[in-house]
Amino acid sequence: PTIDNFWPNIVSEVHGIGQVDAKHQVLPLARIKKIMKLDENAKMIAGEAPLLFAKACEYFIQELTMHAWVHTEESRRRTLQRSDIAQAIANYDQFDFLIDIVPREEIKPSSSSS
Amino acid sequence: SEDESSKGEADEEPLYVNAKQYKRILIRRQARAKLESRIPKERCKYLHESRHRHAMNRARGEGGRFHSAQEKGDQSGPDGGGGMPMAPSSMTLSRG
Amino acid sequence: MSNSEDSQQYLNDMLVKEEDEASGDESDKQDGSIMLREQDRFLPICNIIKIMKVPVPQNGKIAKDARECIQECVSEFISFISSEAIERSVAENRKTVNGDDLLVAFSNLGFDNYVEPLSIYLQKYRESNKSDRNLFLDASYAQNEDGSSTNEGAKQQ
DNA sequence: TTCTGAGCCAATCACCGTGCTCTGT
DNA sequence: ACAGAGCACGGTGATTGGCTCAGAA
Repeated sequence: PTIDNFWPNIVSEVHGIGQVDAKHQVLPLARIKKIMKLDENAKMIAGEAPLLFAKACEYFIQELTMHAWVHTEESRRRTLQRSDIAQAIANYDQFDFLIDIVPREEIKPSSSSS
Repeated sequence: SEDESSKGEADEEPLYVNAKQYKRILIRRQARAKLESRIPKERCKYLHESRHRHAMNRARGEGGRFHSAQEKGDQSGPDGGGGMPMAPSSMTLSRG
Repeated sequence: MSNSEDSQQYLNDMLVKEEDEASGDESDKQDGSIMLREQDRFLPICNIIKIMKVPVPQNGKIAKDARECIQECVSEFISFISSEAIERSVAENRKTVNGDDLLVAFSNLGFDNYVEPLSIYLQKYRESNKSDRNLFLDASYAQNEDGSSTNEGAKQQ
C-alpha cells in the first residue's frame, strides 16, 4: 500500500464494481447535496452529482490521509495529527486549494525556509 | 488587466499555488467570506442536546465504556435484597 | 521545494475584505435562521473517520484535531469542485449541474487522477439506471405488445 | 520522565432515503 | 416526454462521554 499504487488500485477497483448501489453509500448523499447548495450560484443539481462526489470524497480523504501519515511516520509518531495534514497539503500542489483551510503556519517543526 | 504590482509586504514571501487552481481559490475565498458571518467561530461541545443526555444516562461498565442497559443492573444497595432482572447467564467483561 | 509546475501563479496579497458584522457579538448568535450548524456544513464525522482509517495502519491512531481538519477539507473539496462545475453549467445555459460538469471541473482544476475512475463509476451508474428502467418498461409493455425492447447498447471505450 | 487525550462500548433519535406531487424545459 | 425541487414519513446508523493507558511532550 503505497502512494504510487493508490490510483491504479482505485481504477482496478471501479472496474470490479458490477452494479452501482446508489443507496448505502459510505457518505450521505443528502448532506453532500446540502453542501453543494451552499453555493449561491447553485440552482438545480442532478442526482448523479452527489453520487459522484461521494466516491470522489472517499478518494480524497484516503489520499490526503495517506499523504499525512507519511509525515506521521517521519516524526516517529503513531498518532496522525493536524500538523501532518498541514505538511501533506504543503508538499502536494493538488492540495493548494486548502491553503486557507489549513494555513502554512500550522506546520510545526522541521526544516522551514528562512 | 491584472494588477501585477504587489504591495510591499517584505516579511511575506510570495506564495505559489497550482496555476489550475489559482482563479478558483480566489473565487472560493469570496464565497467563504460571504458565508463566514453565518459560521460559528468555534465548534460546539456536542451537536444534539438529546443525544448528549442519552449518553449521560446510559449504563456504563467499569472502564467507562457503554454497557447493555438490561444487564449489570447494580443500582440496588450493597444489601443483596434487590433482585437481578435476568440471570447474568454468560456475559462477562471480555478483553479484546 | 516541490514546485515542479512551470506554470504557477502568485497568491500573495489577495486578501478579501469581508463586511464585519456588528462587532459586539461576544455571545453565540442563536439566530437559527441565518446561522449554519455543523450538520449543514460538514459530512458526519463518524463516516469521515471510517474512511480515514483505511490507509492508516491498524495500530495507528488519529487525533481529534486531524479528524475535524479532514472534515473541513472535504467540505472545501466539494465546494471547490462544485464552484467550477456550476460555472460551466451556467456558461452553457443549463440550470442543472450534471456529472459531466463535475468531470470537466476535476480535469480543469488539476484533479486528473479522479477523472478516469469517476468516469467509469458514472458510466456504470447510468447503465444501471437504464437497465432498471428498461426492465420495468419491458415488463409493463411486454404483456400488451411483443417485440422491441432489450436495447443493450453497444458500448466501447 | 510527566500527563494529555484517543479508543472503546452500544441506545436512542435526528436525519437520510424514498415516494409522491408539482413545476420547468 | 423527462428530471429535479419540495414535502411527509419511517427506518436506522451517527452521535456520545468516562475511564485507561498509548504515546505525545
